[in-house]
Amino acid sequence: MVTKQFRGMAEEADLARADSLAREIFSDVANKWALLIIEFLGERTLRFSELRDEVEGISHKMLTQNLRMLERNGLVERTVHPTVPPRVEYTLTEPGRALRRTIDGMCGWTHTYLTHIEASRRRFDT
Amino acid sequence: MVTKQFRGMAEEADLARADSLAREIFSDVANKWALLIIEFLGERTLRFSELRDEVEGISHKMLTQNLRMLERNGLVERTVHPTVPPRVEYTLTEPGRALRRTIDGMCGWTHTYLTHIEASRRRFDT
DNA sequence: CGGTATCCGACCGGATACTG
DNA sequence: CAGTATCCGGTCGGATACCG
Repeated sequence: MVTKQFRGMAEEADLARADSLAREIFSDVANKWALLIIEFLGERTLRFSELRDEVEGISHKMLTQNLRMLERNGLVERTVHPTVPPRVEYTLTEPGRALRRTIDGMCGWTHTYLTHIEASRRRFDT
Repeated sequence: MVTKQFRGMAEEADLARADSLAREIFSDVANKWALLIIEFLGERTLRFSELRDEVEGISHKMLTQNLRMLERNGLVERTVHPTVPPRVEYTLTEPGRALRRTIDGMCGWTHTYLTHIEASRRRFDT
């Protein structure tokens, strides 16, 4: 690669690392359940069970798994109230809210093109 | 449900159908490969093999599967040139380009918070 | 070159049961 | 109530082979 001569190998290695990291983050986030959780969480603070009721169809397991992943990436904050029974609340962090704005766009897109897509499907399924 | 009295059952059924359709579309689109394909396709027209080189890591099978799905939903247009060897090109439709704008947002988000997320991960993994 | 079909291992994801 | 662990069927997804 020609650019290597001008860029230096250390810098190039950094760019490669950043790229693979970006792909990794993208793969974490770009899945149905994660996006739905972030969307429904919104500006609110919800308990585990409330969140499960909101994101209908999600199982206990998938909810915990995705919440851990989102917490690890710093998109949601998890606060445990040491009471009996335990009370655990989830809120979007600033990065989480920033991501949510783009997900809002996707949801808006879905509704805008709803009938358009439905028609396209019918045409295709013949 | 109280609202049923004021709304009429037909209209309510319509809303329920629209909602489940929206979720279905969202589930189609909100997956790693579909989003990456749309993002890399961009404003260009690419052949099958070019697209596979762009979206690195995707297999032959996943690419065809997702392209069919996107075509069915009317997000990409597929044009076959009847030559030997065959030449098949893919372009985003208007709805596809509209969706891409929101995906651009997600990609931008990823790069903006890259180091932030990396740090959060290190904190969590201890 | 682009698409379909088949095989098969891997992991996703639901159900259930058990802890603090 | 929230979380973890285990089980296990179903689907995902890669590899390969073959057709137009």
